[in-house]
Amino acid sequence: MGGSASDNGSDSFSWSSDDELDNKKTFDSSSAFTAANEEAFASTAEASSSSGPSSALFCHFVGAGFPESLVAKAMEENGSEDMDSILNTLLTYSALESSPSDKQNAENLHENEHPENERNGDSPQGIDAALDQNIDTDFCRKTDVDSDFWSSDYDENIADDFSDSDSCTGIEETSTPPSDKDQKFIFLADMGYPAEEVSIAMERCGPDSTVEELADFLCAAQVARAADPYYVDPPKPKLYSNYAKHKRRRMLEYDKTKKPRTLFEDEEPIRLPKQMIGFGVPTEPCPPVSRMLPDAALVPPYFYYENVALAPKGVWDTISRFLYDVEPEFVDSKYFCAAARKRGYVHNLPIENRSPLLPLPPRSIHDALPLTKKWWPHWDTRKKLNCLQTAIGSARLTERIRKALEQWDGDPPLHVQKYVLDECRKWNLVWVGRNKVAPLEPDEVEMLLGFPRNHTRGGGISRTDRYKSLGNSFQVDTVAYHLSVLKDMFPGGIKILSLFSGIGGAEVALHRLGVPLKVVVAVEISEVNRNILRSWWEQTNQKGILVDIADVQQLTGDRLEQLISSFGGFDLVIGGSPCNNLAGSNRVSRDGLEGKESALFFDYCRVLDLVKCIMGKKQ
DNA sequence: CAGACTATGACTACGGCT
DNA sequence: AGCCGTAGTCATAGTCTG
Repeated sequence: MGGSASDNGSDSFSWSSDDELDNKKTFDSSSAFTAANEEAFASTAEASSSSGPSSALFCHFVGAGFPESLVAKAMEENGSEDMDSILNTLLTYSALESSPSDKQNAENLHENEHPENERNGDSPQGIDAALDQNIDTDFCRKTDVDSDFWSSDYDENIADDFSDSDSCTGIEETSTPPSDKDQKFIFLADMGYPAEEVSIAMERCGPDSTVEELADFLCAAQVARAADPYYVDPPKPKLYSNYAKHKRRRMLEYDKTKKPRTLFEDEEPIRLPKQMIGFGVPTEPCPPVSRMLPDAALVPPYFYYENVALAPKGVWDTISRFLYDVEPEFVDSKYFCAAARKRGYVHNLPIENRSPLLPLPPRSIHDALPLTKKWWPHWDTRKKLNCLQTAIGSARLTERIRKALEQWDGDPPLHVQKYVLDECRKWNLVWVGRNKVAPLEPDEVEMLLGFPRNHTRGGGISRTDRYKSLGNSFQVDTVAYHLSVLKDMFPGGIKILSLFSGIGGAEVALHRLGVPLKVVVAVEISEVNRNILRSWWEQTNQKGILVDIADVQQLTGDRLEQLISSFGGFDLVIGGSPCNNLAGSNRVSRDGLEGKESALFFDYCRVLDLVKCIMGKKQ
């Protein structure tokens, strides 16, 4: 990193649009990745990874927070492929380092690598300073540990190590060995996390969760809360493994080499702009804008992240900090279509020479839904719809409105107008008859969001699910405007990793822009949505390869390495993580970024980091 | 049992006012 | 600055129904 920033700005770093893929077009382009293809795939990756020391393994350990020098040493001692032994060695080093009584031993171990730390060794700050030395500007260091890295196969080994530390913390040993769950609990408690939080984490993450996943959850939850200026910071963990220490540091302060960003000093929080036009929209006069991307963002691939703009306080600060301190671009889709959709986008795409999808979609209700014009009362002054959500107004409500209006021959009195208008705004009701309002039909929502008609129709999909899938989707014209800069960059086609792809808003946007979809790896939990995307893919006669993956947790380092190796990397990592726990409409579980679904944001970061790391190593 | 239907506020931001 | 009213928000859980 670093050096690729050019003088004139920011966004002109060079990207290799390699065509490696053309040489290995042995994949069935029209159908899903078959089992046979999967096998071929695996063997290809296996061959590549066995050709030398596992760079991914090195990356994983470094990403987990272990110093490069230690990882190299451990790999040298144990062989570059024996993950168990390497891990044990590293954990031993870490335990020595984090235990004050054994600190001297740890220093001795590190003496050769970090002689400059010798003088700092006697104070707690010395340990911090020593750890600080382990955080340099190498991007790979900042990579999250891969989730399968501590898979259940490794849990036993880790637990073995932990049982040693148990005795140090004074926890009574019993004749029966503690269960796996208890061991995890004890280890995390020993790291300093409050027992209550550990319990919650174990409940949320499930009984099969690994220690790494639990630590991830706890770190994320603490940081998300710490980002809330009104939140009182809980007692800090007394001890950290190297991994947790590093991870926490990253969460608190992503890049020490740049402008210092700590959560506890007076810093201007991200504020939503009054006019949500981001770096410009095609339909409004915009002052010329330029931006300087942080160095960490000037590394391939391009990334594009989206979520609701009106998230709880502090959420966008956290999102921005995790995405290399890139400033979010807040845009309301009301500048692109007839419905509002206030969203934040964090991306490292150029912002010059954008172009909108043509023809420009209708931007008023009357133009978008001309049949409503006949019935629209003059006192309903709405020109735009509010945000299209996942739920619709009830029939009972529209009936109440009809009855309220029928009592009056001419215009209803003001208080009735206000009642009706409030409900119409809240539920996006439109006029479909005399005194008759109704929620939008699914196909109208499709049109407003920029999808082809019937995009979500048929194939065993219920009407309720159509609303839900559409409500959770991109506004295609808005996203396409931002992605339009890719058109000239990838005339031969683009290779994208689409996380939380939903009904394929990103894919539809690129397709409508005329960017050939050479490779799409789409990760989407909902089978209904995967079917919608695949159906669209086949109907539009796509020539590229579509791989669908159900769960982002399946996107491990190994899997990513396979995919990157086979496809020659990704040009774009795009996705909007779940907003369930951020959206204002949620009255039940608006828990912020640590919420059950919205915490998947950290998986977006994890995957993006891994992609950057793996692609960086392969160059 | 899947799908349709319904009731269920809190949290922000902002403008006007004192 | 503080108060108050207005406005908007990629939703969830329980119930009903065929």
